[in-house]
Amino acid sequence: MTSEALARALNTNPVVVRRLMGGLREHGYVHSEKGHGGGWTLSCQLDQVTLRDIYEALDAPRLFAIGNRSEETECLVEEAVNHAMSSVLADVKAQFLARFGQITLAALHADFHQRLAERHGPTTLCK
Amino acid sequence: MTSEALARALNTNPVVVRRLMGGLREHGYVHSEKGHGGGWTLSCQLDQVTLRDIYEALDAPRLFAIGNRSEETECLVEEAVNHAMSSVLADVKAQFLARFGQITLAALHADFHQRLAERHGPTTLCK
DNA sequence: CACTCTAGCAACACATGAAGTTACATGAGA
DNA sequence: TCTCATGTAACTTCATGTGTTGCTAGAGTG
Repeated sequence: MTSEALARALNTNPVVVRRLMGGLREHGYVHSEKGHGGGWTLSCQLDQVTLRDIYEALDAPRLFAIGNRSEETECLVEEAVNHAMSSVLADVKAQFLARFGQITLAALHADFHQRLAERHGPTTLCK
Repeated sequence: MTSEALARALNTNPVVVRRLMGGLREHGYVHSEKGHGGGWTLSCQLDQVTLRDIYEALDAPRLFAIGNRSEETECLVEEAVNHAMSSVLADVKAQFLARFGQITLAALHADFHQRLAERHGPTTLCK
Protein backbone atom coordinates (compact mmCIF):
# COMPACT_ATOMS: atom_id res chain seq x y z
CA MET A 1 0.00 0.00 0.00
CA THR A 2 1.25 3.48 -0.74
CA SER A 3 1.53 6.25 1.85
CA GLU A 4 -1.01 8.10 -0.23
CA ALA A 5 -3.60 5.33 0.04
CA LEU A 6 -2.93 4.88 3.75
CA ALA A 7 -3.29 8.61 4.29
CA ARG A 8 -6.67 8.58 2.61
CA ALA A 9 -7.80 5.67 4.77
CA LEU A 10 -6.55 7.39 7.91
CA ASN A 11 -7.85 10.82 6.98
CA THR A 12 -4.44 12.36 7.13
CA ASN A 13 -1.46 13.28 5.03
CA PRO A 14 1.03 10.96 3.25
CA VAL A 15 3.96 12.65 4.96
CA VAL A 16 2.44 12.03 8.37
CA VAL A 17 2.03 8.39 7.42
CA ARG A 18 5.67 8.17 6.36
CA ARG A 19 6.79 9.73 9.62
CA LEU A 20 4.88 7.17 11.64
CA MET A 21 5.76 4.22 9.44
CA GLY A 22 9.42 5.19 9.60
CA GLY A 23 9.52 4.12 13.24
CA LEU A 24 7.85 0.84 12.42
CA ARG A 25 10.28 0.21 9.58
CA GLU A 26 13.30 0.74 11.81
CA HIS A 27 12.02 -2.04 14.00
CA GLY A 28 11.35 -4.32 11.05
CA TYR A 29 7.59 -4.42 11.42
CA VAL A 30 7.05 -3.05 7.94
CA HIS A 31 9.10 -2.68 4.81
CA SER A 32 9.05 0.10 2.26
CA GLU A 33 9.99 0.24 -1.40
CA LYS A 34 10.61 3.33 -3.42
CA GLY A 35 9.68 3.96 -6.99
CA HIS A 36 7.09 2.62 -9.32
CA GLY A 37 5.01 -0.11 -7.70
CA GLY A 38 6.57 0.71 -4.35
CA GLY A 39 4.87 1.34 -1.03
CA TRP A 40 4.56 -0.39 2.31
CA THR A 41 4.36 -4.07 3.07
CA LEU A 42 3.90 -5.87 6.35
CA SER A 43 6.98 -7.78 7.44
CA CYS A 44 6.11 -9.24 10.82
CA GLN A 45 3.90 -11.92 12.30
CA LEU A 46 0.80 -10.27 13.72
CA ASP A 47 0.88 -12.50 16.77
CA GLN A 48 4.47 -11.53 17.50
CA VAL A 49 3.90 -7.80 17.75
CA THR A 50 2.04 -6.03 20.54
CA LEU A 51 0.69 -2.53 21.02
CA ARG A 52 3.61 -2.00 23.35
CA ASP A 53 6.02 -2.76 20.51
CA ILE A 54 4.19 -0.26 18.34
CA TYR A 55 4.20 2.35 21.11
CA GLU A 56 7.92 1.95 21.56
CA ALA A 57 8.64 1.86 17.83
CA LEU A 58 6.82 5.17 17.64
CA ASP A 59 9.48 6.46 20.04
CA ALA A 60 7.35 6.08 23.17
CA PRO A 61 5.50 9.39 22.90
CA ARG A 62 4.67 11.21 26.09
CA LEU A 63 2.04 9.18 27.92
CA PHE A 64 0.80 11.58 30.59
CA ALA A 65 -0.65 15.02 30.17
CA ILE A 66 0.37 15.90 33.72
CA GLY A 67 3.74 15.75 35.42
CA ASN A 68 6.39 17.67 37.28
CA ARG A 69 6.90 21.26 36.29
CA SER A 70 10.62 20.73 36.57
CA GLU A 71 12.80 17.85 37.66
CA GLU A 72 15.35 19.91 39.51
CA THR A 73 14.14 22.36 42.10
CA GLU A 74 15.34 24.20 45.16
CA CYS A 75 11.91 24.01 46.70
CA LEU A 76 11.47 21.26 49.27
CA VAL A 77 7.71 21.30 48.93
CA GLU A 78 7.96 20.83 45.20
CA GLU A 79 10.53 18.13 45.81
CA ALA A 80 8.18 16.20 48.08
CA VAL A 81 5.30 16.51 45.62
CA ASN A 82 7.50 15.58 42.66
CA HIS A 83 8.70 12.52 44.48
CA ALA A 84 5.19 11.31 45.22
CA MET A 85 3.94 12.07 41.70
CA SER A 86 6.91 10.50 39.92
CA SER A 87 6.55 7.34 41.90
CA VAL A 88 2.87 6.98 41.07
CA LEU A 89 3.30 7.89 37.41
CA ALA A 90 6.19 5.47 36.97
CA ASP A 91 4.17 2.61 38.43
CA VAL A 92 1.13 3.49 36.40
CA LYS A 93 3.19 3.72 33.24
CA ALA A 94 4.63 0.28 33.96
CA GLN A 95 1.13 -1.09 34.24
CA PHE A 96 0.20 0.61 31.01
CA LEU A 97 3.14 -0.96 29.19
CA ALA A 98 2.37 -4.36 30.65
CA ARG A 99 -1.22 -4.17 29.43
CA PHE A 100 -0.21 -2.96 25.99
CA GLY A 101 2.36 -5.72 25.91
CA GLN A 102 -0.45 -8.26 26.11
CA ILE A 103 -2.41 -6.98 23.14
CA THR A 104 -1.12 -8.44 19.90
CA LEU A 105 -1.93 -7.14 16.47
CA ALA A 106 -3.36 -10.59 15.82
CA ALA A 107 -5.89 -9.97 18.59
CA LEU A 108 -6.88 -6.66 17.04
CA HIS A 109 -7.07 -8.35 13.65
CA ALA A 110 -9.41 -10.98 15.08
CA ASP A 111 -11.51 -8.31 16.78
CA PHE A 112 -11.80 -6.47 13.49
CA HIS A 113 -13.04 -9.60 11.69
CA GLN A 114 -15.51 -10.23 14.47
CA ARG A 115 -16.90 -6.72 14.04
CA LEU A 116 -16.97 -7.17 10.30
CA ALA A 117 -18.96 -10.39 10.59
CA GLU A 118 -21.43 -8.79 13.00
CA ARG A 119 -21.85 -5.72 10.88
CA HIS A 120 -25.20 -5.25 9.18
CA GLY A 121 -25.58 -3.20 6.07
CA PRO A 122 -23.02 -2.48 3.37
CA THR A 123 -19.38 -3.14 4.10
CA THR A 124 -17.38 -0.40 2.53
CA LEU A 125 -13.87 -0.85 3.79
CA CYS A 126 -11.30 1.81 3.14
CA LYS A 127 -11.64 4.73 0.82
CA MET B 1 -1.41 34.15 52.31
CA THR B 2 -2.22 36.36 49.34
CA SER B 3 -2.38 35.13 45.75
CA GLU B 4 0.47 37.48 45.08
CA ALA B 5 2.74 35.85 47.67
CA LEU B 6 1.75 32.37 46.52
CA ALA B 7 2.43 33.31 42.93
CA ARG B 8 5.93 34.48 43.87
CA ALA B 9 6.59 31.23 45.71
CA LEU B 10 5.28 29.18 42.78
CA ASN B 11 7.01 31.27 40.12
CA THR B 12 3.78 32.12 38.45
CA ASN B 13 1.08 34.72 38.25
CA PRO B 14 -1.51 35.69 40.91
CA VAL B 15 -4.37 35.13 38.47
CA VAL B 16 -3.18 31.62 37.75
CA VAL B 17 -3.09 30.98 41.48
CA ARG B 18 -6.64 32.25 41.87
CA ARG B 19 -7.84 30.04 39.06
CA LEU B 20 -6.35 26.98 40.69
CA MET B 21 -7.36 27.88 44.21
CA GLY B 22 -10.90 28.52 43.02
CA GLY B 23 -11.36 24.80 42.51
CA LEU B 24 -10.01 24.06 45.95
CA ARG B 25 -12.26 26.66 47.51
CA GLU B 26 -15.37 25.18 45.90
CA HIS B 27 -14.55 21.93 47.63
CA GLY B 28 -13.93 23.62 50.96
CA TYR B 29 -10.23 22.83 51.15
CA VAL B 30 -9.30 26.49 51.36
CA HIS B 31 -11.06 29.71 52.17
CA SER B 32 -10.53 33.13 50.68
CA GLU B 33 -11.18 36.63 51.97
CA LYS B 34 -11.33 39.76 49.94
CA GLY B 35 -10.07 43.15 50.86
CA HIS B 36 -7.50 44.48 53.24
CA GLY B 37 -5.83 41.69 55.20
CA GLY B 38 -7.52 39.13 52.98
CA GLY B 39 -6.01 36.18 51.17
CA TRP B 40 -6.13 32.41 51.38
CA THR B 41 -6.40 30.22 54.46
CA LEU B 42 -6.37 26.46 54.79
CA SER B 43 -9.70 25.03 55.84
CA CYS B 44 -9.23 21.29 55.87
CA GLN B 45 -7.45 18.62 57.85
CA LEU B 46 -4.29 17.66 55.98
CA ASP B 47 -4.82 14.00 56.77
CA GLN B 48 -8.33 14.12 55.35
CA VAL B 49 -7.39 15.32 51.88
CA THR B 50 -5.56 13.29 49.25
CA LEU B 51 -3.89 14.10 45.97
CA ARG B 52 -6.90 12.51 44.34
CA ASP B 53 -9.17 15.05 46.04
CA ILE B 54 -6.94 17.83 44.75
CA TYR B 55 -6.87 16.35 41.27
CA GLU B 56 -10.65 16.18 41.19
CA ALA B 57 -11.09 19.61 42.75
CA LEU B 58 -8.93 20.91 39.91
CA ASP B 59 -11.60 19.53 37.60
CA ALA B 60 -9.77 16.30 36.81
CA PRO B 61 -7.59 17.62 34.00
CA ARG B 62 -6.81 15.29 31.13
CA LEU B 63 -4.50 12.59 32.42
CA PHE B 64 -3.21 10.99 29.23
CA ALA B 65 -1.38 12.60 26.36
CA ILE B 66 -2.55 9.82 24.05
CA GLY B 67 -6.02 8.58 23.25
CA ASN B 68 -8.55 7.92 20.56
CA ARG B 69 -8.60 10.28 17.64
CA SER B 70 -12.36 10.23 17.74
CA GLU B 71 -14.90 8.33 19.77
CA GLU B 72 -17.33 7.71 16.95
CA THR B 73 -16.01 6.21 13.77
CA GLU B 74 -17.22 4.28 10.74
CA CYS B 75 -13.95 2.43 10.53
CA LEU B 76 -13.99 -1.05 12.03
CA VAL B 77 -10.23 -1.13 12.40
CA GLU B 78 -10.27 2.12 14.34
CA GLU B 79 -13.16 0.74 16.35
CA ALA B 80 -11.19 -2.33 17.36
CA VAL B 81 -8.15 -0.27 18.30
CA ASN B 82 -10.23 2.29 20.19
CA HIS B 83 -11.88 -0.47 22.15
CA ALA B 84 -8.58 -1.99 23.21
CA MET B 85 -7.03 1.40 24.03
CA SER B 86 -10.01 2.70 25.97
CA SER B 87 -10.14 -0.39 28.08
CA VAL B 88 -6.46 -0.17 29.01
CA LEU B 89 -6.53 3.57 29.64
CA ALA B 90 -9.63 3.32 31.81
CA ASP B 91 -8.04 0.63 33.98
CA VAL B 92 -4.79 2.51 34.21
CA LYS B 93 -6.60 5.71 35.14
CA ALA B 94 -8.42 3.84 37.88
CA GLN B 95 -5.10 2.66 39.26
CA PHE B 96 -3.79 6.19 39.09
CA LEU B 97 -6.75 7.54 41.05
CA ALA B 98 -6.44 4.77 43.61
CA ARG B 99 -2.77 5.57 44.17
CA PHE B 100 -3.39 9.30 44.38
CA GLY B 101 -6.22 8.54 46.78
CA GLN B 102 -3.72 7.06 49.19
CA ILE B 103 -1.43 10.06 49.35
CA THR B 104 -2.65 12.56 51.94
CA LEU B 105 -1.46 16.11 52.21
CA ALA B 106 -0.35 15.15 55.70
CA ALA B 107 2.04 12.61 54.19
CA LEU B 108 3.48 15.23 51.86
CA HIS B 109 3.72 17.61 54.79
CA ALA B 110 5.67 15.02 56.76
CA ASP B 111 7.92 14.30 53.80
CA PHE B 112 8.63 17.99 53.46
CA HIS B 113 9.66 18.26 57.11
CA GLN B 114 11.84 15.20 56.73
CA ARG B 115 13.61 16.84 53.81
CA LEU B 116 13.91 20.08 55.74
CA ALA B 117 15.53 18.29 58.67
CA GLU B 118 17.98 16.49 56.39
CA ARG B 119 18.85 19.61 54.50
CA HIS B 120 22.33 20.96 54.99
CA GLY B 121 23.13 24.59 54.44
CA PRO B 122 20.86 27.61 54.75
CA THR B 123 17.13 27.07 54.80
CA THR B 124 15.54 29.82 52.81
CA LEU B 125 11.91 28.93 52.47
CA CYS B 126 9.73 30.89 50.13
CA LYS B 127 10.59 34.08 48.36
C1' DC C 1 17.05 8.16 -21.92
C1' DA C 2 13.14 10.59 -20.42
C1' DC C 3 9.01 9.90 -17.72
C1' DT C 4 6.28 8.59 -13.90
C1' DC C 5 5.58 6.94 -9.43
C1' DT C 6 7.11 6.14 -5.06
C1' DA C 7 9.49 6.99 -0.31
C1' DG C 8 12.69 10.22 2.49
C1' DC C 9 13.33 14.39 4.48
C1' DA C 10 13.75 19.17 5.87
C1' DA C 11 11.46 23.31 6.54
C1' DC C 12 7.53 25.76 7.20
C1' DA C 13 2.52 26.66 8.48
C1' DC C 14 -1.44 25.71 11.24
C1' DA C 15 -4.31 24.18 15.19
C1' DT C 16 -4.93 23.26 19.85
C1' DG C 17 -4.63 23.84 24.62
C1' DA C 18 -2.13 25.32 28.71
C1' DA C 19 -0.13 29.16 30.95
C1' DG C 20 0.50 33.83 31.60
C1' DT C 21 -1.18 38.75 31.39
C1' DT C 22 -4.10 42.78 31.46
C1' DA C 23 -8.01 45.27 32.81
C1' DC C 24 -11.68 46.07 35.48
C1' DA C 25 -15.34 44.96 38.97
C1' DT C 26 -16.37 43.82 43.79
C1' DG C 27 -15.81 43.58 48.64
C1' DA C 28 -13.51 44.62 53.10
C1' DG C 29 -10.79 47.01 56.27
C1' DA C 30 -8.12 51.47 57.55
C1' DT D 1 -12.58 57.57 50.50
C1' DC D 2 -8.39 55.17 49.97
C1' DT D 3 -5.92 50.91 49.72
C1' DC D 4 -5.59 46.12 49.36
C1' DA D 5 -7.31 41.95 48.34
C1' DT D 6 -10.10 38.40 45.44
C1' DG D 7 -13.19 37.35 41.07
C1' DT D 8 -13.43 37.14 36.39
C1' DA D 9 -13.45 37.92 31.46
C1' DA D 10 -10.74 38.70 27.59
C1' DC D 11 -6.61 38.63 25.47
C1' DT D 12 -1.70 37.17 24.54
C1' DT D 13 2.01 34.01 24.56
C1' DC D 14 4.13 29.63 24.30
C1' DA D 15 4.73 24.68 23.53
C1' DT D 16 3.54 20.75 21.04
C1' DG D 17 1.55 17.92 17.78
C1' DT D 18 -0.27 17.79 13.12
C1' DG D 19 -0.47 19.00 8.48
C1' DT D 20 1.72 20.92 4.18
C1' DT D 21 5.03 22.15 0.70
C1' DG D 22 9.05 21.54 -1.92
C1' DC D 23 12.72 19.03 -3.11
C1' DT D 24 15.82 14.70 -3.50
C1' DA D 25 16.61 9.97 -4.62
C1' DG D 26 15.44 5.49 -6.15
C1' DA D 27 12.85 2.16 -9.12
C1' DG D 28 10.16 0.62 -12.79
C1' DT D 29 8.18 1.80 -17.82
C1' DG D 30 8.00 3.18 -22.60
